[in-house]
Amino acid sequence: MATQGNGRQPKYQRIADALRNAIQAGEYGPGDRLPGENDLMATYDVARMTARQALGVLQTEGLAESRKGSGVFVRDFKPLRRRGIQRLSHEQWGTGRSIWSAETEGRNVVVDQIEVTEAEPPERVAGVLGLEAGAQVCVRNRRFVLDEKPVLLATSYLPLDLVAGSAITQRDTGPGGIYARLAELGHKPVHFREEIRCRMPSQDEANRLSLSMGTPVVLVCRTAFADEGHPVEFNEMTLDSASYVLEYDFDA
Amino acid sequence: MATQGNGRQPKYQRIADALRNAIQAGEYGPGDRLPGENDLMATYDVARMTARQALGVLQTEGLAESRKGSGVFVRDFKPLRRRGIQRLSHEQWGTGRSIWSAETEGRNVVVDQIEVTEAEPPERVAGVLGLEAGAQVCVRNRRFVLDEKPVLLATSYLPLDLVAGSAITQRDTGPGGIYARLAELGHKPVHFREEIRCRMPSQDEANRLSLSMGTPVVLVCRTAFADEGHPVEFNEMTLDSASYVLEYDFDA
DNA sequence: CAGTGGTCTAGACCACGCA
DNA sequence: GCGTGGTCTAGACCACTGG
Repeated sequence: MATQGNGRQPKYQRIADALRNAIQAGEYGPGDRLPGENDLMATYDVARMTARQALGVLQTEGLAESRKGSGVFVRDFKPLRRRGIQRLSHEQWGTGRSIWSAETEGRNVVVDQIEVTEAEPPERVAGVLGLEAGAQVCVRNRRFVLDEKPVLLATSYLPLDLVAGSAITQRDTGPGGIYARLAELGHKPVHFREEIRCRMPSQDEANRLSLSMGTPVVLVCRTAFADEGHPVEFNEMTLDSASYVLEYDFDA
Repeated sequence: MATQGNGRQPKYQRIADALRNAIQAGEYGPGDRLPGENDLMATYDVARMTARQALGVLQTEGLAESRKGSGVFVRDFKPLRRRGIQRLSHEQWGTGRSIWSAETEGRNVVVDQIEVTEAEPPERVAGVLGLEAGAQVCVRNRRFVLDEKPVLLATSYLPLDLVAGSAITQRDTGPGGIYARLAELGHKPVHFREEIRCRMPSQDEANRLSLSMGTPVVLVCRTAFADEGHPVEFNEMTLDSASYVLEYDFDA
């Protein structure tokens, strides 16, 4: 009496498919409530766990999110556009503007959970920055919250012998941010490399970004180089993939 | 007697945490078999479903993958490096080399499931390409398989009035690929825009890329522009996020 | 064939949200 | 307080893998 009684695929998949189609067909729009476990049990004549599994599929796919005590809802997707190349042009930070200002025009940005420490860097960071064993770095950790929603975690590593005593080691780095300060110190960033990965979040990342199930994160690892290819900053960012589209514009 | 008997968090989370820590500590390396459902039931004195949930967490996180009838195994992560900007320089396709050749040096690449059709494009594509209603496009659909593992799905859209009759409408586009042919037709691509998103795969994408649970996909949408900003190609790519690192190098 | 994960049932108690 | 999802148990049969 168990298992796939009728069709080929598992019951929970058939139910998930039906719901997915209904969503794609527009029967349920962003923010709408989907039929709950009890509805599905009745409609499809299955056990609670099977209905749960079906709803779980949609959450894992990132199409829906559950709210405890309330229901399962169709998710929305309205990302920020992050222009990878233009945003790092001199004109941005050279004039005291934040790199963020272009993409957050008229929205409520809060920088949160700022932590500035000095420590020995992890090995991969030391490697990228070309540091010798035992060298210290300034570690700047922070979270960006946009309209109440955390969207980005960032950790910057800067060689301490370059930045010690500057505003970079303070919580507030002043107008134009880190890059303006580096320029004043004679280490103006002239070249950048960004590496992009994507994976599911760790527990900690999911918490700090308030991610619902089925939301991957994008990792952007940026290395900033000063003249003659000296790396001066390594920045590891963790982005909520539902909040971002990355854009790179370049010539052939 | 049910629910979180001892600690604060759910049992399955505690079990998952223990396994995750063991993996991170190196007790289980890539490819190693994890304790199975039966082991966990005995070790932690829980029901089968609870052990399953714990293993499910690790799979959703992309740390482990299950093989039916065999066990649950620690996943590996050895991505390809895709240099977004250099790979599209003239030198690549201008000399008849494939854009792929740089990143697949000495490996076994197969292009698979090639489909070339002519059709009206989806609205978003027509918009990007600046086409009028009713205009047709050449649609090139294909899959790239690297060392037996499918890693990339790509769908290119090209305005049919630009490419009709050329090798672009054939399965084999000849040396240098689409871009070399476009150049011959007087529509040499000189500028590119790539947009990057990340989300969980659809059922179909998961199948075509043989993705295991908990593996997101990266979407790369590239628009190629000829002189004076005319868009000549829109290419939607779906990448296995476990197979790729994207890299963008640029000056300030 | 024995062991594995995959699916499923039919119960149960809990914490949370909202009216 | 009632309905929601979240967790859990103790069974069961299936399909697949591997020796």
